[in-house]
Amino acid sequence: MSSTPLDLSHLPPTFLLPTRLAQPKANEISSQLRSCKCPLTSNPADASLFVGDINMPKRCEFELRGRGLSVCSKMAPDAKKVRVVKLKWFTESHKNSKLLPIDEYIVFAGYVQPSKRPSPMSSEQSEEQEGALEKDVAERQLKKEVLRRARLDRVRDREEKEHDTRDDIRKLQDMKLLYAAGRRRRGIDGLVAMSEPGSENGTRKSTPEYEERQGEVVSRVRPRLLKEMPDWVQQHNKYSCCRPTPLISPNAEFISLLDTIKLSRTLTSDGVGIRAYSTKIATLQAYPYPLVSPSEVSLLPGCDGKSSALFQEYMTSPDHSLAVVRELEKSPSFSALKLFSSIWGVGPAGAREFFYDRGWKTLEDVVDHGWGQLTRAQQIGVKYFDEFQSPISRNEAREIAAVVGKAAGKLRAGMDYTIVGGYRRGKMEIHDVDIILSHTTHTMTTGGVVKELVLELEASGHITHTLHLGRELNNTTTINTHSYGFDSLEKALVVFLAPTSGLHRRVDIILVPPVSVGSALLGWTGGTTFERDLRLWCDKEHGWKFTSEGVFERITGRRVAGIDGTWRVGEKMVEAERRVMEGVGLRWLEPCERCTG
DNA sequence: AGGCTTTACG
DNA sequence: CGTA
DNA sequence: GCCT
Repeated sequence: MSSTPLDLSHLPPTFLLPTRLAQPKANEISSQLRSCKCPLTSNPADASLFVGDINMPKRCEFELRGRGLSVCSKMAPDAKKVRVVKLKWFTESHKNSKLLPIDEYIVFAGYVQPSKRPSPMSSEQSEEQEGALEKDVAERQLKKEVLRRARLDRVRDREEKEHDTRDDIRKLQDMKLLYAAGRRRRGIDGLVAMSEPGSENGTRKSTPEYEERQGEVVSRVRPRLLKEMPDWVQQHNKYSCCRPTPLISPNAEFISLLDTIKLSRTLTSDGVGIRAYSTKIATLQAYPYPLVSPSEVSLLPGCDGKSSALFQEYMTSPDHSLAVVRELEKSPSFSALKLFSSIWGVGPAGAREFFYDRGWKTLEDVVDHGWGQLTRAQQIGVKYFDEFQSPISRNEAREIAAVVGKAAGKLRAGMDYTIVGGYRRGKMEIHDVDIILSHTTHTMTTGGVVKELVLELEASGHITHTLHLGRELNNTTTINTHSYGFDSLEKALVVFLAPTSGLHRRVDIILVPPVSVGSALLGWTGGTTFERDLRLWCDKEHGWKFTSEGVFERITGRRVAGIDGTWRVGEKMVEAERRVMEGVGLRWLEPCERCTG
């Protein structure tokens, strides 16, 4: 195996970090290092190079501090430079008997103050640490906390569930009935299902229901008449905020193909393409009948030549697919960009950089070759990649929100919350939990409540990371005369350790003053295209600016008189939302009717 | 031909 | 740039 | 890519 043994005698004093190594393994590596003439030391204070099975700079700091070294990233007068290299550097080098470039395996570089007192664990560890010890403490606290609150939580949970059943589920079932009615008109699904059994030769030149004529497939069922279509089709109203858009669609299969195309536009940062596909997807999602013909598609707002051509291809292709989508799905670049951009903190530009500039193809590549260059948020995104991908059930969302709500209630009596986002739209699985907190008394929402809340939940072990803490609400801001600026709502983006599943979850906590509750609910429930069109509608129809803080006149910047989204005592938050929606001239749409994607 | 939601914060 |  |  060792043809030309490695020579590590040129290394500075080196310390082997035993982290994550079983004792026999540690001994084995230690002896291998020695046989390569590596100047090993048993005293970390003497070392300036550390070898360890560690991939995260933060973790390096923690390990070094745990050995009595006060680490900092900045150069100091008589500080000693230290580096931590991945164990992989040595094991790979040793395996191949060839010294790999150490610089590519450095996971941490910093400076160490000559320590006065080698305390085994400095008590001052401000940043979050990933150490096993701290984790134990956190978990123990967590268990205690969970037990202590179990009873109260059940009460709130039951309330939430009742609410869930009453509003969301009932509504969803109504939608299903609507579609059952629509399906009776027989769309493409029924037709093709009928034509398939028996047509062995595959080349489906003609079926009882379709025939090809001058390059256009024509349905033999009576085409749906315009006057039989929803009013928003007849009026060619393109605003998705003006019509109900349910979660389920009879055209889901076709929509999902368009979704893939939209994703490809997103990954190339093609703003126009994104816009176009978002619009047509929202339209199709709102259309309650199974599409039958391309000409039917082109009647829909936001759908024209391209849309109907795609539908034609979809409809006539033997397996109901699209060539562009097939190409995308077998494309290595598409797969890689899709993977990378699904990391929290990595967008299209970052994904392209990873793939095209750095040549990475897998998450492994990112961890092994680029960890040190990731932003803090991206490191968290990678670290919890699997957990953030795994879907959050409605129960788990309620459970998380209950913990947050309870803690908020302890800080400010009377604080209440609503889960918004995909949860509120009725999705069965979501990828983060958005929580709006508010109080009917304005002053109860000011003074840095979110920061307090986050500290509290960190202390209880529920929040493990804080990705963003928005600035606190200005309690001098006058409610009626000033435009509130913009996204002035106080919010926190955190990583939350969910009690039951034990998984790390992305949670957004938004603190809203009562005057903004209506608009905040409307603004944070989504979906994305609904929000886009809502803003467009307010602007084009009234010259108003819609924000989560309220509705303002573009010219004066003042709150629009007559739209009162204030949450009042004795009222449900949703009533404030209803006033805003109707105030801007839109008919009320339930949250589960805003599933525009 | 020009427009397409919005913008502070890290 | 990426996020809400 | 679709609308005005």
